[in-house]
Amino acid sequence: MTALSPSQEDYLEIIFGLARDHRVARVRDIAQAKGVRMASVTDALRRLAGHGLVEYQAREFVQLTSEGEAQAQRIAGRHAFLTRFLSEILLVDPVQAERDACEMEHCVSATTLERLAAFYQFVHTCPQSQPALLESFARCVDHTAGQDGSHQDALSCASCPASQTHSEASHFEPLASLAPGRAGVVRRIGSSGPVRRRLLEMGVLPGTRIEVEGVAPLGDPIRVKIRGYRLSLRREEAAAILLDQVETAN
Amino acid sequence: MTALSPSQEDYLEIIFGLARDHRVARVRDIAQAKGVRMASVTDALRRLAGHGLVEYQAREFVQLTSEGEAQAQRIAGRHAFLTRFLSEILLVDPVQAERDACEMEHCVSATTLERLAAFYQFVHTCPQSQPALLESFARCVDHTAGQDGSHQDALSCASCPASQTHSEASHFEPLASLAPGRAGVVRRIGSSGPVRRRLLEMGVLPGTRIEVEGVAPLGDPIRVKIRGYRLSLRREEAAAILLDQVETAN
DNA sequence: GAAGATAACTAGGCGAGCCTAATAAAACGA
DNA sequence: TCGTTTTATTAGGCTCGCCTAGTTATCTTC
Repeated sequence: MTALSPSQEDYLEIIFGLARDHRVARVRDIAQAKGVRMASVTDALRRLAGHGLVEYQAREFVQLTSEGEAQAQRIAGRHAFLTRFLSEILLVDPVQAERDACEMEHCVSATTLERLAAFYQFVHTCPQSQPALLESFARCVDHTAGQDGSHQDALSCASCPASQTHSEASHFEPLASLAPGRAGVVRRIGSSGPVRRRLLEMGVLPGTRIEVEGVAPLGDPIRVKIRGYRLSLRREEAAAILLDQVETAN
Repeated sequence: MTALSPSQEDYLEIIFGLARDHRVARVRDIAQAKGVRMASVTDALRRLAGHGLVEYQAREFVQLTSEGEAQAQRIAGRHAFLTRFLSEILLVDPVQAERDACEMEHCVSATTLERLAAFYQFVHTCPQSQPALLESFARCVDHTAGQDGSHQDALSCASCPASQTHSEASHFEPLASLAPGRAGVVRRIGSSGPVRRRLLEMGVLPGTRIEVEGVAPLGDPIRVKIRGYRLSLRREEAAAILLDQVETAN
């Protein structure tokens, strides 16, 4: 029994949903839901039938076998749960959450899914952490969700009560203030909009070790090394990268 | 510029890593890292060259173009971050975290990644929630990580201080005690081992609405409906499913 | 019940991504 | 230097998953 491909899992899920809502799953509807031509659906059904997941004969009703139904249910469950997790916990907007869940459902392992479920449940179950946690995270992110397409600062955490009361931020040192040869671990990106976006895209993510290699005379292009890769940062960018565990590089 | 396929992204990432560690990337090593034959690597390099991501001529050194390097760095960053997230926050074991990150890096959208980064950072930044949060979650899960292969109860949260001090658990009603026609939302699965596992596999995940359709005379097979799908649960299983928002089904 | 519309299938093609087997080029060892 | 081993490429084949174009079956409607 080979593992199902993402595409096949999608077909199963779609057939499952259609069978539930419309009693039967028509080739045309499957094609529409999957965004492919009907000919492709015919192909796919034949393959699925080969795996014993659907009952299929040309021009007959498509029906999931019990094995197929179990698989479909499993996938639909993952899908629904991931959507919830993304939108309720991470506050990703519903449309995007839906899209992402649709991809992630095919690749998250059972154990990771289990941990996510545990975490979701933990957040909803522990009265102590729950309100504090979700609310303050929501405040962080809310204030992020710019109406325009550009992503605002999800990381400045300006309205996070905790990071204001305790001014622990003083532990963090901006990359820009490091002398060549020193290194640290990225903890926050204290910036917003395009700068932040560019940094994330370059792989400058929290938890990554970064090392200053050299600083140009006027302090503007700063050469850093991250994950063995050399990067040139502008001063503005380097100032936004807040490090802790600052050390002297070997 | 077409989006890269997962496989191509993997190649880029591997080449990037090899070039960093060994100065050059040999076909043999790429093949070994990807777990494919050398002939497949040759194919892939040609395709990547076609996309302008590597400099490739037969029997010459493989080198990433600057575009290729940027992409590789982006992917490696995702990979490293997801690994951290899974292992540090969700406490997935490192080997599994590594494997999952390797899949997820290809499918998580930029915005979801950003939220994950924000969350990671939030947890590490807010002194108020941080110790309480991570520690109590860790306690929940720790106690889960049975040495044997079987997954123990990550959800019972037995040692979560909060759920003990406030006995809020009384809000939750076990599915087993619901009369036919009633419904609720799964909040916890208060069980462990195979039962829990089986429930998760059937798609009974936190946040899902579940409805009791019928109960057999002796109360043993309980027929429920979940996401439009009918399921037969044993009493033991139904007792483990804790619901809130109990309502009368329409 | 014949005409036209809709739905579904067949045939054939294409690229990605893998494979095996055979061959060519490089590197190495005596 | 010459043979052997290692490394890489070519040639050719396979499946998956998609496509278009053409055909057939089914449904509708008068």
